[in-house]
Amino acid sequence: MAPRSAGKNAESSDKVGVICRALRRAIIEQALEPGAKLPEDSLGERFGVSRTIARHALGQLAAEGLVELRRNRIAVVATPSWQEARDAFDIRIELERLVVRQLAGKLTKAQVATLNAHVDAEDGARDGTDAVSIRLATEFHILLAQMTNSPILVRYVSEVAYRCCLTLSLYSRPHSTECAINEHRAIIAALVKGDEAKVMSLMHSHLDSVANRALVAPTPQRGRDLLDILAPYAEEGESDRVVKMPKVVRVR
Amino acid sequence: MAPRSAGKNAESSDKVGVICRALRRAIIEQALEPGAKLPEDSLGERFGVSRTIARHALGQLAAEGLVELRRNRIAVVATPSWQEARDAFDIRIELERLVVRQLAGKLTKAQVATLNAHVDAEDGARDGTDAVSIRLATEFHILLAQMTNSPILVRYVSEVAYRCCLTLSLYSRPHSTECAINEHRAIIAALVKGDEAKVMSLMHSHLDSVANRALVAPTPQRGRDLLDILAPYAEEGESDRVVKMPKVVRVR
DNA sequence: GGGCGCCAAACTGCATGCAATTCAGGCGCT
DNA sequence: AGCGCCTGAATTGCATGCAGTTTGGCGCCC
Repeated sequence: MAPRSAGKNAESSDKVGVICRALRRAIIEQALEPGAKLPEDSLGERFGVSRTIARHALGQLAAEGLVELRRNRIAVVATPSWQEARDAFDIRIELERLVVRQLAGKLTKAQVATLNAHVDAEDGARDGTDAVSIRLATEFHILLAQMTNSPILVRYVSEVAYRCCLTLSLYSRPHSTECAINEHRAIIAALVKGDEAKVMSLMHSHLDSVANRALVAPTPQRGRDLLDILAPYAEEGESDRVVKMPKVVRVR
Repeated sequence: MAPRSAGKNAESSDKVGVICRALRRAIIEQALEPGAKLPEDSLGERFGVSRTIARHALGQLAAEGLVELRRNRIAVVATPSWQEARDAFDIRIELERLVVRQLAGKLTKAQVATLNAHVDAEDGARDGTDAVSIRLATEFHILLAQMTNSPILVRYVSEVAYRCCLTLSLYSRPHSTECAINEHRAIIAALVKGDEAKVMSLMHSHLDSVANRALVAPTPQRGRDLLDILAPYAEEGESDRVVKMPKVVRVR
């Protein structure tokens, strides 16, 4: 078996886990945009399994809030409302404050090295695609959570961080991840120094600024219902301006 | 339909949702103790569905951490370690502080009435079984979370509260829910008064005391591995003292 | 008598098949 | 042309069947 991180949680089974991880990654890298359709058949075919398994994977992802499941309808990548996004960030802030509080001054040398290596990787990926930067930034936070050795905390932080990613792809502008990297470095430094209060406030403001960079206005760019998307076009009734429904990305 | 919180999340489908709710309730009322076996067949038969559905339900519950799924083995009700229990309570405190912070001074009259009614119900159930008291106490917290209108927060608070219930059935002594009721009343009062700081500290100490009442010692009564259970018997090698393995509760 | 190994029963892992529902596009009507 | 109905294709909901794994109990051997 490959040295998968496996974990001992639900999606460990095997095939289901593989599909979950793949989809999760595709979603947070925005290869699958919110609203993208995820038919069981295509998924199953793509991963070489039956619908049963694909279905199960979709169920798991739905439980994490990454996928929306409507009865008798094709599953789609979740499209959080602006309010839900805000809520997610609020929760995330509390959870991650808990993480760094537990971690302050308790990191081993190896852990610090791992963290630094990760931030270096983030740095290196700066001229790659946005998608990768976002994923790496998110994974930094998950990495931190893992160091608490609290499976529950890891799970919640991961989930909520993924959700925030989803949000980012909906409501944020072209993006600027640069400052985030410096903030990550600052957090590591404060953790090493063991200044609990400092690191908590750093994490708080870090996440707060990420949220604010993302959730600038309650009027999304591509967000929510297509009513919003079409609003700007509502005045100019040019018929050839009508966009052909982009036939959202199929998974196969 | 009962005024269930239903929500728009995963287990809405129907049958799967029914099974999830039933099992969840059975678990938190300790009708199913940690470690109890949950064979797909029996579940399916009991609820009049096929294994496919039962399986799916188990998957959902596993994602919530109430059920443990091991490959090729019968699913069992989760048995959180003492450390996991501690972690769960830590997370719960943060989340619920968030809840009451959002709620302070913002409750409608109707909501206050609902809360009071619930606490009255708790009061009325004091001479019922412990199981019911525990469930009601937990539901009070979930009720609060629901009033935030944040589905994500509701989900997380519910999950972690259920987990804590599970813990209680493992590590706590015969129990005393009495004081909890008064603390609930105090929280409502502070919420109405709108004293944010006060209500947050009340909630904090409330949960803290619940946790401490439950997680007294790192040496559980019936908890964890049976190694711990058998430790006291290790010295007296009386053969007729050997307890017949209690053949954990089957679901049918 | 106690421990070890084997075998049948129990159970899970997964695919497939069928019924029910939704979806898309074409046809007729206005 | 525009609008709505209607029908077939696509898709989900669910049960069942088969293969592989685990379980636990019986008999055998020590």
